[in-house]
Amino acid sequence: MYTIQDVSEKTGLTAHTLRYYEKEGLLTGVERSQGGFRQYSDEDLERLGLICCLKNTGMSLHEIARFVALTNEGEQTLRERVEMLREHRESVIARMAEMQRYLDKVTWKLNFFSGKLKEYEERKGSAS
Amino acid sequence: MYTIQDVSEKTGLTAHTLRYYEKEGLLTGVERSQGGFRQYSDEDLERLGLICCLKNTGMSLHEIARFVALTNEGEQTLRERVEMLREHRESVIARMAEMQRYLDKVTWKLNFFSGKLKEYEERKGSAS
DNA sequence: CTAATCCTTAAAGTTACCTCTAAGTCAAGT
DNA sequence: ACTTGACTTAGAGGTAACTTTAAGGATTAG
Repeated sequence: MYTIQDVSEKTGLTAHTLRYYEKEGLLTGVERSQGGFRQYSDEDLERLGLICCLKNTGMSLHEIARFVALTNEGEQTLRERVEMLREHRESVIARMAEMQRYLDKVTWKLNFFSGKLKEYEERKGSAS
Repeated sequence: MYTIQDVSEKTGLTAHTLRYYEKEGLLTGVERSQGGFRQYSDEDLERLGLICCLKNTGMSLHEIARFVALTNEGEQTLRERVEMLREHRESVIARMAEMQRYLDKVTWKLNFFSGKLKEYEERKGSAS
């Protein structure tokens, strides 16, 4: 069992953010102590791992909340969840391919400017 | 020479956004007709291409504006600009690698849920 | 000539994702 | 016991990158 601070340190999310995620329906059903303190289990951490994973690949919190809600409805939503993940995966792959094309252009520009810089410095060097 | 609408269609940015970018110092020095209408040249389009490229790889408009300002200062800022591009390129590469790791996890989860789905459907199929 | 397009400023609104504050109470670890 | 950390609600504040609105006037292409 972990306190909110433990989880904050493990994940890099602030305690504020963790409560916020809970409020938004991202990480649901976290246990509480008698006093009302959140007690995160390893299973919670794993679920949070998937949440972060989806978030970091660009899924909106809203969509993640939808995925979580489906999960909470049980087995009969498996098909829909698989479909969501599949689509998300495709979109990530597409985005990465696009990114690669942009990166190639940045690289090209960088080389271009590097060439100009070299030329400029030689010009300056020989002039001194 | 292109009107703002032409450029909007070519780039997918709205005319509003183009004016906004100009105001923010991203695309500077666009020619005007006697009447004050913007007249974009091919060179403007090329500069805009680089701007979009940087933006689409995650550089903030603020940083792009800084890059553009340096460009406008001329050759003596070449070193700094090359440095900016180099750093940006590194960060994009790092982000893509991170993304790939997250994507692998999504793929893993997808396979896991696919398996569960298959099992579930067989169970349901045999029960009917 | 006329319809469609463009110009301006200034500011308010939007979406996403937090981030922080306040005020007051309560719990846990040493 | 005491200090540190956790709890609540509710709402304000913040940033990035737009997006829209309004109002009125000027320009341009056919």
